[in-house]
Amino acid sequence: MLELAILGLLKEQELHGYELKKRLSDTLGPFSGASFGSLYPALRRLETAGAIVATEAAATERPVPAIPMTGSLGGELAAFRARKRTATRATGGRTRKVYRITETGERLFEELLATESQTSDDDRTFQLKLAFARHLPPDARLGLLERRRAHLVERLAQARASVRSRWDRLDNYTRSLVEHSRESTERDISWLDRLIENEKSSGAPEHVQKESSV
Amino acid sequence: MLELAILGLLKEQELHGYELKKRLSDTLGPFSGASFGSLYPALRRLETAGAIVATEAAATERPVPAIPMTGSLGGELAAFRARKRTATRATGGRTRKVYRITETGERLFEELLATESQTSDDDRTFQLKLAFARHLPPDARLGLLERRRAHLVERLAQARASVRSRWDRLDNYTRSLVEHSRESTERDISWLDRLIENEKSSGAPEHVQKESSV
DNA sequence: GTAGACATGTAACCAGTTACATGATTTC
DNA sequence: GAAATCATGTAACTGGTTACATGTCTAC
Repeated sequence: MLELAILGLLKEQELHGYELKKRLSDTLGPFSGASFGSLYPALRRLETAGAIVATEAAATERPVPAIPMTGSLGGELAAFRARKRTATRATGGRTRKVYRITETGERLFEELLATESQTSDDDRTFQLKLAFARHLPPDARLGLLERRRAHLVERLAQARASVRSRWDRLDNYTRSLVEHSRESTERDISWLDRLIENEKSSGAPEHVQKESSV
Repeated sequence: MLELAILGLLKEQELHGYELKKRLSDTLGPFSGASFGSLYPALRRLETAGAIVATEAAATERPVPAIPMTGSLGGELAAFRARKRTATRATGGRTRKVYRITETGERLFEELLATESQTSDDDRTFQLKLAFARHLPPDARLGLLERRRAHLVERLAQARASVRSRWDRLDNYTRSLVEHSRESTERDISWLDRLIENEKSSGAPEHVQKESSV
């Protein structure tokens, strides 16, 4: 799962571990918690698997992650200084290892993305996969959405069944919880319905959501 | 976490492992996935910790979950054989170990319930705790709700911040996902608000939800 | 006599966590 | 020279998972 996220990010841009961690933390929802302790081993696994290659950071080939020109004095000064010392190495710290995805990695990525993981923490997995859904061929994408929908419908049915039998024995907190969960799941389903419909109606998946209120 | 769930169920009624597993699977949401492979070791841990005690299933103290009596037990031979597995009728299977919560267990339960676990999978933990919230003193209960609310507000703020900076670089799938997540979180917050308000306004927490529409 | 529910348990594994160790570089 | 930030990495642990092993009892 972490592997998938890593490959997805590296697919867009080569990065070193530290930066990768930051991206994971504040871009992808399910990985706010990802830590170095899991990231570096994961990178190593991917490297030995031949999915990615590392190059010892040479400043010249540094992609420069689109620094927003704030126009602030400090920022520009820092940039100037950074350039100044950019002889062999770039900003800060120890030598970095910049990772790049390989052909093997691309294939692994697609495989992971298409795989039907029926692990219990499917929620996070789905979120992650949807975030990379643009890399999937349309039919696989549709499959992903529909499997997810089926999963939620199933969950709803089970919850309803198990609750029906003991509703009267539940305290108010549990009742409220159950009811709220049910509503959430129902909303998730109709959200998926919109996505699915949109997916079906257009070969070009522009403008995924029509609703954009609030 | 599993421990908490087990103690919570045993607090209400003594049960053996197999039954416990079933209850976990179809009563508590977050534990649909709980398996024997995790349950039995957990029971063992709790037992060695003195939080629960096991008694080899004796029929007399069995709560009997509505099983049709086959009535065929009678006679000395049958009684003799029965003695081996259980005093009278152990419906089905191998000898069971019925677990009962101890005083120590009760204390552990309360401690686990009150503990602020800041682990990353807080969602499930919260659900579980809320399901047992009736066992908490009112102030601790309020604390639980308010900590949860703060957590969600924080999450929302972070998401907003991280998205604002790169909204235009997100594809439609990710956008829809982000937007849907945001809405969900907002709904969760206002649900919590209702719970909190209710909690504050009444020492007796009857009728937790006013809304009960479909 | 065998299929299926009941019942308990172990072993190997997995994906992550925290805490720690190390070290370069910048900034005050 | 202390503190902060950047950067990589290891070790011990956690809380589960699946698959397997074993066994009893009921019903067909």
